[in-house]
Amino acid sequence: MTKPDPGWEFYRSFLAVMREGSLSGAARLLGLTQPTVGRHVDALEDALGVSLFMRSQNGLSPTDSALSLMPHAEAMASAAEALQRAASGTADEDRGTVRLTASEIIGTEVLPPMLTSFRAKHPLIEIEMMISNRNSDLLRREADIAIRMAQPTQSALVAKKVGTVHLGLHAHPAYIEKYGLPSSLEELREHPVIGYDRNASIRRLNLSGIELTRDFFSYRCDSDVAQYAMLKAGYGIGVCQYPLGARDGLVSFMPEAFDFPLDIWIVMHEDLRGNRRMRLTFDHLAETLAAYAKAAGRPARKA
Amino acid sequence: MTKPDPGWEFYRSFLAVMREGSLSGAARLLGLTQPTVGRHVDALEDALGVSLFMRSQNGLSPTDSALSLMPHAEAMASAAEALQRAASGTADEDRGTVRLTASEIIGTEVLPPMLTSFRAKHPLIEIEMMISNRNSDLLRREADIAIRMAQPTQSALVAKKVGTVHLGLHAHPAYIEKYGLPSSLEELREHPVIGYDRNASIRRLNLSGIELTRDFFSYRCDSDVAQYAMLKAGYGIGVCQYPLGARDGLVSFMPEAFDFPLDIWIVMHEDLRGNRRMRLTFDHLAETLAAYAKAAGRPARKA
DNA sequence: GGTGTCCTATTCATGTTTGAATATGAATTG
DNA sequence: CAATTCATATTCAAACATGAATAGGACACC
Repeated sequence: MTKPDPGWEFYRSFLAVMREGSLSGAARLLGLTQPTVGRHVDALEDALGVSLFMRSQNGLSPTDSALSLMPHAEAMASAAEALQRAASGTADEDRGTVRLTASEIIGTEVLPPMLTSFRAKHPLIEIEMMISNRNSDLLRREADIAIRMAQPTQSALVAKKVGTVHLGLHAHPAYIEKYGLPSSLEELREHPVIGYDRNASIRRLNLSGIELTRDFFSYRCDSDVAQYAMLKAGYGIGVCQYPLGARDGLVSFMPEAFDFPLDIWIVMHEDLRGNRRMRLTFDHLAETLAAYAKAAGRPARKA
Repeated sequence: MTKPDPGWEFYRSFLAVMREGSLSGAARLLGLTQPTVGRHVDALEDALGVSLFMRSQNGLSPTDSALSLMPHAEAMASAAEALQRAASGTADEDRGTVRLTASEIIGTEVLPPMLTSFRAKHPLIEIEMMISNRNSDLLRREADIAIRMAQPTQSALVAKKVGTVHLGLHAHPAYIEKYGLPSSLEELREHPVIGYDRNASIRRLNLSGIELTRDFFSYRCDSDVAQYAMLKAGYGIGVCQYPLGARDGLVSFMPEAFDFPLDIWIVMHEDLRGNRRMRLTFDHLAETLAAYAKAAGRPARKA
């Protein structure tokens, strides 16, 4: 009660120790020395009146209390990083850092050319990219702008739907040449299908009429890019976004049997609305992603 | 780029200066001295490479940059406070601080007896109460548990619906004795009606068939408790929760003409789920609020 | 079983940060 | 118009936090 608030530096040291598992590691991370970090932890324990770590020879192991404080310390760190990004250019310049988050496929296959053209227009804006599917990233300020495939439900976020992209069955021409294509969902079972391992996304992709479980797939992996790489390698049949398949010369088929629409949303924290480089990035992505979705946004008739 | 990260202490001083508007004020707030805070601000400006304040004789005025950094600094402060609360008792004790947020009416009229009985059971748990209607409070970690009248849309929150309370037309017996009661919505216009001034809540409360605008009310105030006080003073006719009106001896009428249901939700940040005192508070409020809602939850037939 | 590596804890000289005191300017007030 | 009360900026000695060095324990590897 009467104890003074712990200094915020202590929280930073605490977080570093939690992340590294040792005073020495934390010291390396922070550019301090081990005695200093040790003193910070001691002081924090004293100020909070809680024991945070069990000291041992091979590091510090966190107590339950420490574990429960961890998310708050991480929230502070995210906010500190967001503040630094916000300060990386003044609000009205097209200069500074913007941190994005997007899913694997969007981040690795779709965004790169868009960001390249953006950089040509605004060479002083630097981009940070975080691959993640978690929707809470923006609220934790782990990124400035997110590309998501679902409408964000949070208020305090600026969200814009830029279009709809459809998922469909695809295969590589080399595969088709060798093994042919199924003409029905029944026949699909005869082919090697690329899909998820333990990912919850399975449930979302329900083939009309077919119970979709792990053992339906003969190549199982939770990474979307890895799946897509298998698809491009001609391993078998898989699902991908039409514009992507079209771009990479894949052949789509049976659009009437399987079609899964995904809305593309761009989301930004409302605190950043007044910021010029955020706006620029937001608008550029909105524009180019809309073009991407429109390019071959509806199931093509092929094969 | 090559500059080291600014120390988190600097952010704290920055925030204090933003809040107080002067180095001296910030120093008082932080228990430091004016030269120290001044140096912190200088160091932060240097580390971020951004000018934050225009120095003047009667304080510091923030630049646009400083204004844009403010929300992030506040997020850090909220997280720091949440961390301190979390550390105010260990995770498995029924001791420590819990911070609540609720609407005016719930916070002033409904919760007090519930919190009193809670304290009797758990005398070592301290309560902080924040009156607010903003729904983003939990995400900004400005409170641990919120009582809200709408389902929270955010993931990352643990939410429980505890019941439904109905709003209905009420008046004080003294008023009725003097002026009688309307028997139709038409007649209601002849009476002094207590309602909102500029609050957006007006739109939500739409009387069936009656266009509800400011000038429908003859006493206009955006504070719910102030409205309720007028109601209890016999000024006129107003809307309140049935359990509340019943408790305070108000008379409800025309339940068929006006009925507005409100769901009561208890919401908690998921980071706090493992914490015993949070759970205890959550459960106690869930239980007593459910009883409250049930008490006279449906429009009573009276008058 | 010696050797190298990882860790924490302790000591002490050093360098940084701090606050008390003070100068100074600008409003406000009697 | 002098007195008071705000505010920032500057100076300097004292308090403080820091890092280098060191000791000592646990563990893995050869």
